[in-house]
Amino acid sequence: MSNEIPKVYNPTEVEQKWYKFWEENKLFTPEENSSKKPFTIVIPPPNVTGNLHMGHALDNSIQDVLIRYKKLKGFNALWVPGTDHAGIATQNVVAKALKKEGERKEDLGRENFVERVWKWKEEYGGNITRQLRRLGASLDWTRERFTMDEGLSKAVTHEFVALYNEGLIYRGKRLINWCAKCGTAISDIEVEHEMKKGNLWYIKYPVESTKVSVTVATTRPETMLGDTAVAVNPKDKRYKKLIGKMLVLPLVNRKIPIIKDDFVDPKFGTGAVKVTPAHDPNDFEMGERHELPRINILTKDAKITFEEFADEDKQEISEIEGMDRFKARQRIVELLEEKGFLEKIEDYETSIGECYRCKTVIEPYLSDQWYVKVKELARKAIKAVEDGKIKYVPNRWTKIYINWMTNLRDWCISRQLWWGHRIPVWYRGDEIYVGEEPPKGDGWEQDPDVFDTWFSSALWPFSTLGWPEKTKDLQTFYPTDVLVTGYDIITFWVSRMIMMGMHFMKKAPFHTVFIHGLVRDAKGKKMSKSFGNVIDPIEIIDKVGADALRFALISLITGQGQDIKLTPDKITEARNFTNKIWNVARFVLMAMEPEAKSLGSIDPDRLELPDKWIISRNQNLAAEVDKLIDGCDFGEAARKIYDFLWGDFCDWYVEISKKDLYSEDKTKKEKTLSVLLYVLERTLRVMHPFMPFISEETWQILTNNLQLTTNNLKSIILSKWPKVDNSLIDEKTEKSFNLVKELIVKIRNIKAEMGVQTKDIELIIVSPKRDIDAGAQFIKSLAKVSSISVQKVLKSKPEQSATGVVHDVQFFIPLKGLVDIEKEVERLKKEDEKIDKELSHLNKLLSNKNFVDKADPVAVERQRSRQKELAEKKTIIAARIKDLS
RNA sequence: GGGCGUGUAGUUUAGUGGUAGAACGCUUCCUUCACACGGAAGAGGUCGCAGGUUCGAUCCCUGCCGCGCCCACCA
Repeated sequence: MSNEIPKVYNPTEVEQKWYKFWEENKLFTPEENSSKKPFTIVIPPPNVTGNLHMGHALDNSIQDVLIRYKKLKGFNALWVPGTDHAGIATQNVVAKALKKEGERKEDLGRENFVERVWKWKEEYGGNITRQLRRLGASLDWTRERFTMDEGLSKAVTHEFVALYNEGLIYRGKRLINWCAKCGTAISDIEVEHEMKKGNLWYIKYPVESTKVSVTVATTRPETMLGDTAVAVNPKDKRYKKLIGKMLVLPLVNRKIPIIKDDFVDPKFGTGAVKVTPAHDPNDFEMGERHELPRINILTKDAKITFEEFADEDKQEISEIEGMDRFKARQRIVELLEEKGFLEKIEDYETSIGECYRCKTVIEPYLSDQWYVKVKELARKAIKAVEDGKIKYVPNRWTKIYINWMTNLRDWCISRQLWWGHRIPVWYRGDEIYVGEEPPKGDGWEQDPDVFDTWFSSALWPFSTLGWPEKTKDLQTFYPTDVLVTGYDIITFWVSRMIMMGMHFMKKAPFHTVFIHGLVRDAKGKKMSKSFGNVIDPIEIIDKVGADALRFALISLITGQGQDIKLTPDKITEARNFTNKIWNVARFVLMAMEPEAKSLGSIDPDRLELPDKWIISRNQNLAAEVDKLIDGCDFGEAARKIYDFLWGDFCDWYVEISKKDLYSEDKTKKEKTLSVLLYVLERTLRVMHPFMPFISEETWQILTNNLQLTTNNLKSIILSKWPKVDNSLIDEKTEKSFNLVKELIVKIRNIKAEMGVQTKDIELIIVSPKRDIDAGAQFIKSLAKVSSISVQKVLKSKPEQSATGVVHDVQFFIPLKGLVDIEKEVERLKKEDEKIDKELSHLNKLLSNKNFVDKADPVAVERQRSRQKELAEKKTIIAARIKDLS
């Protein structure tokens, strides 16, 4: 049978087979009425129209590790899947697609358009969930949710109405961030600021009925059309006399006052600021303080409008009306220059706000919007973290979170979109109705706006479990346990979940927030379509399998949550690792054939040094990985598994085992085989959360061969995390075997340096203090020597030989005619030099009274024994050099 | 302007108060019956710079320099 198993692991078939098996047998669905402790994670819902990118791959791999691990540890684990309707993003995607077909959403009308989005969702919404399956994510698909589901929509409506009734929601006409391309308001945090090169234009505003003028500096000259004042600092002597005087706004000829306000920095520009209350947040506030009129100059698609202008103000500039904002800027500057109002232009770098979705420059824009009062909500959300009810991992995010939450401003939750949860507010004349059900009676019209997507995602940890109904799931699985996400959406999402969770559920939605880094390209750049540096996870899965991708990503996670630079090298390394796993399983399987199909458990009495060593190492592995996952140190856990499987198990134990496996001694063969099997099987279970497919496949093959098959459903998912038997962890054994390892390496080293290839070597080992008989036979096979004689005291000094010293053990490799004595002396002298260097350092250290008295006694002892060892080593080498020369 | 992170072999990086580990690449050898997506051996590091704490610092503290990120209403 083993001959049929290919040498190179082929993940594609294996992965499809097992995912289907798991899902069909509902292995991802928690037990009902279970007495087991629940463990819950809700997936950060990807956009329903989205595709799996590397960020998702990392994020969900981590969550899958946790869920599979907890399941093995005996928890009733639930991982809730779902997708987000993603208001702006989805609406834009569909509108774009329509455009390609020559249709415009405005022509379709709201109802038809929304219907088209639903259709789109039906068609492509399965994309991302299919891709999550390819990743191996053990999501309970029987509980899949969508933020626009009936239940979740009800939850959002309930949320709004409840907050409204508590007085935590209000409507106000304020300056919001307007994206002209998306045609909607967006919240403060949806604006991305970037420093861009621009200009500072200096414009002269003539003082009424005089020949003097006041010069103002601006980065957005077109906004002068909406100026209703010029402000100066009250203490600014230059302008003291002018305060209260009127200016004539160039081109427009509107009369505007010079006002005083502390906001103005006399040192910046000319110390005089044009005030445009309808188009700048600071000016808006100044406008409020001085009761200035607010004149809007832009339409919703960012074209100049004179709608709010007095007739006489339009005359000189009629050509500007209807012009795009940037064109208008250009033209206005030209006009100002022509008419002598432009004093100068300077280069100036300034931060420009852009829409995080479409990168369009944001306009501060005056409009009616719904807001959530966040102060009280934020206070509770901060307290939850300060009280330790929620812990950020790594901890540094705690400070950042608190700092951000402390300075939070009210949250604008209405969006001028068609795709989303419609705001449950109706108007009839001056009447307003807010309720979960539409009002009775005629003439009511619903608010046309929808909610910010994050207003619904804020409820995700409990709305997915049935809230506001008191469902069994909600009782069982809320609060959830760990939230796993990248730091880019702490503000958008995590903080809002905490606010709403604390407010509505009175309980933190999760006790731990694990924040990981972002996946970047080889140069550390963000992966994005426009850079062309995107690595598609599905393509990688097609090529090397989900296990390799998952392992590559997870093993790159660091304790501090650094961003991850993903390179093809790393993926290849992980691919090679899966192949290694595959082959070592093949090796064990082949060794089991044909007769050894009924292996019992290991017999402690028959174990030899390497057996005890690998078993001890394996116990340590299970214990360490256990601890590391619990501490959210997933990267270190993965690396530990790699080192054990490859470094300890394959490189050493498997190599050593070959001697027994190919020997005639049946007892020995069975003993070694049972150890191989014991260690491998346990390792597969430790590995399973990280690499679910290959662990299941190999585990199934191995256990099938043991003929343990019962009629019951069998899967590694249903097995248990390996029990750690502390009596099998043996430091002494590990030390003894390490000596053997070091001796083998040293012998190989000398052989390689001497250019010796023959195996016909009669090795002499001199070990005055330690008994290394237990290891001698392994040295023989792995270092490739024909015989070994172990002596307590050297009987006769071999002349033609190379010498090695490991700790206090000396060995001779007699090689008549092969060893060049001069060369050997030189080699030994070099080693001696090295020892001298270290010894002098140690001598200095140990003769230092301060060190001996103050340092940790354990550390002192360690240095002492090292010193002793080196001294002995030096004696041996010196004696040998003397002998030879 | 404030805050955070980071600077370790040619490259990508772990990590620790007691003279540094890995992977890739490189050199030499091995097509030995698990694996050439492999095995063996090796070269390669004053752990950004300058101070301080300490018996001792790559690790702790301070400053500086470089890189990255987040937050902030300066026209």
